[in-house]
Amino acid sequence: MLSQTVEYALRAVTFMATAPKAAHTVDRIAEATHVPVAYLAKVMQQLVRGRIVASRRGVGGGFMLVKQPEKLRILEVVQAVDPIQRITTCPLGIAAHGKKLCPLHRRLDNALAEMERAFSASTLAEILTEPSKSIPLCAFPSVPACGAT
Amino acid sequence: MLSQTVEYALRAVTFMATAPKAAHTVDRIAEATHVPVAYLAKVMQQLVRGRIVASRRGVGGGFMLVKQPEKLRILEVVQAVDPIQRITTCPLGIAAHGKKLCPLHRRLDNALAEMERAFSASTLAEILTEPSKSIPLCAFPSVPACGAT
DNA sequence: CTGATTGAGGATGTCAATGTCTTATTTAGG
DNA sequence: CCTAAATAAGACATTGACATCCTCAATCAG
Repeated sequence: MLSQTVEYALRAVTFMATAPKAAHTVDRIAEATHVPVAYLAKVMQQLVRGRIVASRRGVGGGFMLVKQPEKLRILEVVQAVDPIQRITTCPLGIAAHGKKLCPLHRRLDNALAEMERAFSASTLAEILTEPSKSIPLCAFPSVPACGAT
Repeated sequence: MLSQTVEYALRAVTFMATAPKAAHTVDRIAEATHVPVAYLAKVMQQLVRGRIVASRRGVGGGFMLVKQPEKLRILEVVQAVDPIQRITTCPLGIAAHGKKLCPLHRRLDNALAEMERAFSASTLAEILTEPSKSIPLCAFPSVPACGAT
């Protein structure tokens, strides 16, 4: 239902939100979030193209959040990396109904709308500050591995 | 977001619900719903294994709904064909939190729960009887093609 | 029994998502 | 200017979703 890419992107962004002003290298993010580093590099490029993060090459470089965590919603990250495709026209043949979806597809689109709503309900800052027994991404930035090793 | 297989399965079941007591052949369903017949045959087998429809071979055979359309919910069809994978444990490393999801994954799982809720909200019968300008699946069973030809 | 009809199942092909690797390109600092 | 550090970009596997085709098995009419 949710792609790996979305999962990885959200882990990365959540990690970066713990130090919003700092530049984070791919290796550091990958280590902290347990994402294959080579693939994460691809995902980060998608986030750059989606204007979620900015990149800077060379020594001292890395990736930085473009927005404050208080302003960044889960939905924006999802849309940058694996957009939710809303149903706007009847998937069957010609759009003979114009903009009206049939009862079936209206319900499917409603479910997608619910997803969007759920994803836009929280900001990254809320995720990090929520009182909880479980720290986001298990334990970081102090502990690199979550129970591993 | 929603797989083709789910879309196809829902079209097929919706079509069958227009004549719940009849046996429908793959060819008839495929023609009415504009789904590739060879692939639809595979999807129908998944629906059989999921106890959504029953099959009968030979002359006069085909597929029949197991439940009344009034008792059959969209969610059941979805789960039979492409189950919604809820997040029950932290996808990162060891489940050091036990059953507690971190704030990030709790929100992702909440979004999935919203999907389930949306999909279980309607029965097939409600889809077919809903007053609407747009007939489900465009125009059937009378017209085989929706605007095509 | 025989043949036509219809679903079941396996083999195969295509393509996008996922994942790895290697080679540029940019940047800071000595 | 040169070098080490870091991302960018592309080529290259691998896997699963989507799709097709062919053969086998079951069922029914005659």
